[in-house]
Amino acid sequence: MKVLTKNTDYAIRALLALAAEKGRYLSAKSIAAGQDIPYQFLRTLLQEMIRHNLIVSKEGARGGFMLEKDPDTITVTQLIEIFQGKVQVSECMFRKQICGNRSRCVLRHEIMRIEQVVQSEFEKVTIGKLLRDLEAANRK
Amino acid sequence: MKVLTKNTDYAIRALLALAAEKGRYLSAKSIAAGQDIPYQFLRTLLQEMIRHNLIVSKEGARGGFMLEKDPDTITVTQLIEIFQGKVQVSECMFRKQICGNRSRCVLRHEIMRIEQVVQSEFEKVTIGKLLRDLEAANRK
DNA sequence: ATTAACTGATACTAAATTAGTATCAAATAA
DNA sequence: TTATTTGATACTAATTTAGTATCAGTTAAT
Repeated sequence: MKVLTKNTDYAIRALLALAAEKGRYLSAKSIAAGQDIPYQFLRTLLQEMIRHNLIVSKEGARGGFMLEKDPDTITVTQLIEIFQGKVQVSECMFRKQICGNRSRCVLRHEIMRIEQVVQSEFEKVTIGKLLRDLEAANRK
Repeated sequence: MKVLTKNTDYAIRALLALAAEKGRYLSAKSIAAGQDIPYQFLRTLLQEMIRHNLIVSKEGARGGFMLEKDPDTITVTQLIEIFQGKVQVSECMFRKQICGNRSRCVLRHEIMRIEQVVQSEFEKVTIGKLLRDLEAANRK
């Protein structure tokens, strides 16, 4: 069971790189090289993040990408939602045969509880937090 | 993001059906019909569960499957591991470029923490618990 | 002005995983 | 002896994930 797919993983790493270079434009090329992410793949991820207003870009020579939002407001939950869709335990758990009556389906209840836990755990992890942890580790 | 795939989902439902008919052999056919699971698919899942000693079978006419273990000892975590592999947040998060040094990788730390939380939440959910919840709901 | 270094947009392919089907042999109850 | 059932295994289809390619347009530097 894989919780983070490559695109979410790459997106997090790209955002960390951008957060570390706050205020400067970083090219896709340099991010790809620095983080060891396939260049063209990264480009599609960056565009997706622009669409979600996480980053901005500047075209042309010396262009690149820059973090738009406060790193502390970007959560892993958000990134998972963007690249892997909303967290959902199982659609089919809720169906007739087991639930009998959808409205009183106990599995649904159990499952939504876990879903909440998972989501709130990932919400605690922001790009800002990761960056600080990373810097702290590097200082050692 | 899908946490439970169909096979895990189906397996849980099949186990609930078996747990509800404790001590009797239930045929794959009847489970499939009752739980609305594709018959041949279910058969492969049942065989997998036999291999993991969750259930036993009896061949021939009037044969079928029966729960082997105490329903309270079968956790959703176990089923996820069987049908979706061990919970792992991301393999690649741990790599050189971000971690610098694998042993002090902060992301790894953060991620393993979440992994633990996810796993322990799913461990709380046993077939026994689900069955009791289900029966309680049905009595209403 | 021209060129090199960039992003925007989008379409495409490949690989892996998930979901589901099919077949035939062997066992057992009636 | 036959219908019903599992054991074993191989196969196909659909979907998702991962990655590539292309070309147009923008900008900085020369």
